[in-house]
Amino acid sequence: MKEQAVHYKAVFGRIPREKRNRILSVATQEFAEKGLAGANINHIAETAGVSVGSMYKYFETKSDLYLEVVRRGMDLIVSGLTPIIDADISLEEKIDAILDALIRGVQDHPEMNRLYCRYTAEAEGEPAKKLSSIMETYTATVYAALLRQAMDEGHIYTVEDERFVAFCMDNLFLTLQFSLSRGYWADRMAVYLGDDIQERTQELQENVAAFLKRALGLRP
Amino acid sequence: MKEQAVHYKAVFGRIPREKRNRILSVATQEFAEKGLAGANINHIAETAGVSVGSMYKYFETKSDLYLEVVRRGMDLIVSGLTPIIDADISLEEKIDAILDALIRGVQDHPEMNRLYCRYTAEAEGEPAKKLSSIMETYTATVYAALLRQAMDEGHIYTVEDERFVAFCMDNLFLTLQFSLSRGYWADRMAVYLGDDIQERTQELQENVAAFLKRALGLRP
Amino acid sequence: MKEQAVHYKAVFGRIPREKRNRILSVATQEFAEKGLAGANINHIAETAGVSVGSMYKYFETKSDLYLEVVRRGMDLIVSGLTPIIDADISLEEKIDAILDALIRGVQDHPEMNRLYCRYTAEAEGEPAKKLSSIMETYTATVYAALLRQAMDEGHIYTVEDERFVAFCMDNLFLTLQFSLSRGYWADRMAVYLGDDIQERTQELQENVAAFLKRALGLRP
Amino acid sequence: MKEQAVHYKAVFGRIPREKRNRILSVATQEFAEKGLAGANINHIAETAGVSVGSMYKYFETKSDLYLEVVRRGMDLIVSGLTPIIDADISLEEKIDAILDALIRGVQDHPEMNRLYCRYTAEAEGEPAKKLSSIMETYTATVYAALLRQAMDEGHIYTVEDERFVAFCMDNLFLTLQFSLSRGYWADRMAVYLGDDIQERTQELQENVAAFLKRALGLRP
DNA sequence: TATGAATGAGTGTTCATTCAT
DNA sequence: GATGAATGAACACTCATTCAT
Repeated sequence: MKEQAVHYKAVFGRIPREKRNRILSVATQEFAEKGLAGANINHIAETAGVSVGSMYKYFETKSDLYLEVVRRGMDLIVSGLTPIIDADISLEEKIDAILDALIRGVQDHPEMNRLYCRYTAEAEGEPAKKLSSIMETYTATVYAALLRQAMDEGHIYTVEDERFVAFCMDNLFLTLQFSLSRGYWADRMAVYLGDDIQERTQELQENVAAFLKRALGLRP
Repeated sequence: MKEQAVHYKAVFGRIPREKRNRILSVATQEFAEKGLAGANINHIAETAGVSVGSMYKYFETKSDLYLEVVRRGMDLIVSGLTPIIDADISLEEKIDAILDALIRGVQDHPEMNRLYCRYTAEAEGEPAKKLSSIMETYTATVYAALLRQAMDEGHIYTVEDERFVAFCMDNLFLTLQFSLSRGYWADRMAVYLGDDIQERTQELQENVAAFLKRALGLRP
Repeated sequence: MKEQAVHYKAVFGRIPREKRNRILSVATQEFAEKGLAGANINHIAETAGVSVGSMYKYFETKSDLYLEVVRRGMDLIVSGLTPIIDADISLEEKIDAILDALIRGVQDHPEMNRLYCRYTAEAEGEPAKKLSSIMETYTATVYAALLRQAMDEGHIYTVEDERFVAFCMDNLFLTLQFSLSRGYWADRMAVYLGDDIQERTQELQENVAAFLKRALGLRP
Repeated sequence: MKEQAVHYKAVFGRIPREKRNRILSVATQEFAEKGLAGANINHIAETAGVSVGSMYKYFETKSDLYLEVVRRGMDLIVSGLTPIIDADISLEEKIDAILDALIRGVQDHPEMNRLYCRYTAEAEGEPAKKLSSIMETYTATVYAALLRQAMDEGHIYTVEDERFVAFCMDNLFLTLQFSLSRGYWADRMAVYLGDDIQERTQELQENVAAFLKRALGLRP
């Protein structure tokens, strides 16, 4: 993954880590709940116990704060993925590990997940587009490479262009991730799988894994 | 699908169809681009060539206009799906037809699609939640029924709970739909499949269909 | 009392009495509750079961409706007073009768009373000033005449200019009237005389009468 | 008089006294002239040379500004009354002093007086009721006490419940106060006492005092 | 004459951003 | 560097009034 430009001013990099995290955490919360347009920077400042003036010393605009916060979320996801991808285990094990990580990620950082979901819908037209594909460029590449290798080694039957397969696989990951938040995606999943599905993540994970493995043509 | 309550006042039902469509179309555009919080009802009114006062004679609040416009979009999607579901063709043919309809739908009503995408991210907390699952209740039911029948008739190998399979299948449909818009989802797809992917819908459709059919264990 | 110009258009005089009363009654209610600025003519029309268009056929402006409604209220009060003033009874009896009429008036037409109270505070600057002194010109004249006569006949000791006495007397009447409504005046009276004072009108009347009679120097 | 909660935000307490007074003065003017519903906060801000944004930093809502301004007026009246009530002079002298203070008060702060008048009519239903009886609780108590003492000491003949007497006395004060403003009350007084009555306050005061003292049974 | 849809100026309130201290 | 008061454009929503039918 190529290094991504940050969206804060130099000063922000110099303030105490604790304060920095407090600000970003509050902002994540607010943006996740209200979206870019609906969020209130004065409210974020107040909740984080920082003056508005300072906020504008740290970030050029509200959009920049938004971008920074989304970028952090993506970084977090990617950094959770990297060790799994690089591990010396089979594709099947990797898939299970990715699903594991994904579900745990949602449980550990629910607001980041909701923010990410927001972002995917808002990125259009908003000054946010810049961020697109930070993460995707990574996943697209490594997923495709994983699959290519598995094909070459004969672990999966699939014969088509591995990039399409990678795309579909990530689609399943992403929708699972979003469905584990609150809001529309969660409601929708509840319609499919029952109101208590959020408490049956084990079962959910197994079924998605089975579906995916069949689609990949993974030899059992 | 149970009949859904509308979100407009009686007067709106009595104005010329042409005017009604103009308003809804402009509103769809605005909401798709800016979201609920970012949209400007005065601007919608002006663009649609209607006075603000009239807008508020037609809709109680901005939210109601939003809801109505989303509801229309969902209706449209569902009504495109119904004949396919009910047709006397094989599951495999239905899947192809659904993908066909979905891709055509996006091309015919790009803004509705983008609005739907927005809505799935905003529905949380916003007064919009009410709408959730209009459509999903339909698709969840019929997809599961389709799969159940195909299993019973031995057309597909799959043995798990058909609701999980239906959920994954719809996830693939939904992500494909969103990816065919502009914005984040489109950019992301371009990272996976190349910048020209929007012009290679045929290839895209075939690959997704292949992935899905394998996942279902559809006998060729 | 000189004939007062009405504030409605000719048409209003020709519609059915029942409809006319309905409109005026609803308007009285609304103006009493919200004042001139706060009242909503569309709301009045709707509640009265009349179209807005018609309202503007009947009255030039909202102000005119307000004025008309206030004028009616004043007429009502004056017409309740006239027979008492003209009756062939002593001053003392007249005072008792006036207090009687006043209290009964408030009980029979509470909204009119509240409207009148509103009007006395709003009449300034508002286009309402025109009405001032319809009633006062009447009461000022007759009260002064009553007192003059009583003085001349030796029923009361008072020696000052009877007009000041009439003024003070009417002040007591007016404040009693307003205090028998809801709102500030009523709350204020409750502070003075207890929360249940509205149910002890007999006692209230007697005490005010006693106070007044002493002020007049009425021989017992 | 128990301490009354203020209706402004903390910031308002910190701005320069000059600015604070300017805002309150302009607001008093506007509310006195237009009432709560008719007043325009943007206009108040502009006239006071303050931004709208600031106004809303100082006061939560328009209603709060209104309440604060009324509260100030009441405070002012009460604080003018206190030294008179507490003075070591006879009841008769107190009455004269109160009338003096009242007339001077109206002349010094005409808008406050008009505002108070407005308030007594609007307090109903409006979110203003909370304020009712700040002042009345004070006057009701002290007037009654004054009269009680005068009765006990044999300075006045009156034998009824002193609270009714206090009520009637305050009614005379209040109506005199309102009549010395412009608007309906003033017009009404002019009808009783002549168009030049506002310039004959001496005469007015004497006559009202005489009326009142007779009503109290004050021994000359 | 009655209707009620249409208008659009106006108003309370919010909030991103600036800047003096 | 930090603060937080100040700004004013913007926006949701209202309502007196008009006018075509």
